Amino acid sequence: MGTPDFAVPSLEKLIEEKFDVAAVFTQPDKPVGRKGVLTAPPVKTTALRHNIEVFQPQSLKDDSVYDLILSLKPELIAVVAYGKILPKRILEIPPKGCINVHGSLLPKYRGAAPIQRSILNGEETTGVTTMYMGEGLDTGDILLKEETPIGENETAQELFERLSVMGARLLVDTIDNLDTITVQKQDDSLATYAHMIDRSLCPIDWNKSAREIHNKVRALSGWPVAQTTFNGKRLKIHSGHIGEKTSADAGEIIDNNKCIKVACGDGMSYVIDSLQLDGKKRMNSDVFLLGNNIKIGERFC
RNA sequence: CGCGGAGUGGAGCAGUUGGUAGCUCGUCGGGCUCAUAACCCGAAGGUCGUUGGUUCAAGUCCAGCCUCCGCAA
Repeated sequence: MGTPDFAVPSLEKLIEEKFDVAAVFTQPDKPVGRKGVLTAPPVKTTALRHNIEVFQPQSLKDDSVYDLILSLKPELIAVVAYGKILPKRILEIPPKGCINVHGSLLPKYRGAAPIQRSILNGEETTGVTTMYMGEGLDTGDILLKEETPIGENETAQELFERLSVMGARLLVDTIDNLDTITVQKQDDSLATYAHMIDRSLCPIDWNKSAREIHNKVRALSGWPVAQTTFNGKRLKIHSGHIGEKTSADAGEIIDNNKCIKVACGDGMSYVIDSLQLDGKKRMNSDVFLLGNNIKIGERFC
């Protein structure tokens, strides 16, 4: 069971390692984009490509879904970013249990957006965890963990991709060694919760430190993307890096030669590498500067 | 028919009240220099998304279509 890109490597790995995947459960197709085209989630596309039967129940609470899963006689259920809560009676179906892959080092960053939240908070390391699923949200007993450092300029998108591959490996590793792994209870006192990411986090406050701004840009990369305002238009900041010291006021542009440097609140500058003006395509800042006359001293807000 | 922005030489943009298409960068040639992503000189390259209409004349006005992007879902 899984839905987004993050879950795809796990599914592919299971198939590759010759596990007998009886069926795939994923979220129903959803309307996407301006025209609301009904789009299949990545996991569905992947499953169909391997001729695996796909189910997309609206809810897992119905008896029909319960009966369906029961009839599949799963030995084990692997869940990666499915996006739905599994009722207790379904969790109890597979004799070897339900195993979940989570994009953080539990018990830290339980919940919906562990990867973005880790970056947003400036964490230097993160990882993936496999665990048995219990009734609580990401509170089950831990099976395996793998740690990895977060790169100085690594974006959420990049980290997503890395962790999804790590997670796939760890999942297979976990299943292969299920009998010998000693489970470990989570220490609830160390638990933190990674709340959902939404657009309200987008605006950049240039009075913040360059580090905090950098964390925000990285954490929101891909979606919903950090943004600022320039000449009354929305300006998305896709990527950048921390610059050097400056004495200019926060939000002021201090360099426009092949790059855009903005002063931040802590006396450091932030160098914008890739950005996107409202209604335009994403582009690197040197390209952006070819056609947009930005002067030193102008400011973002 | 949810709202809005945009499609102009390889890239990013400008193009005023309709009258032979410009800027920055890149490319090619030449020069300067120990040297250069720096500087100087020169050149190539555009049926202005598409179709039709108005007009003596349309990138510039009107209508339809296609594509891209942001917001909202």
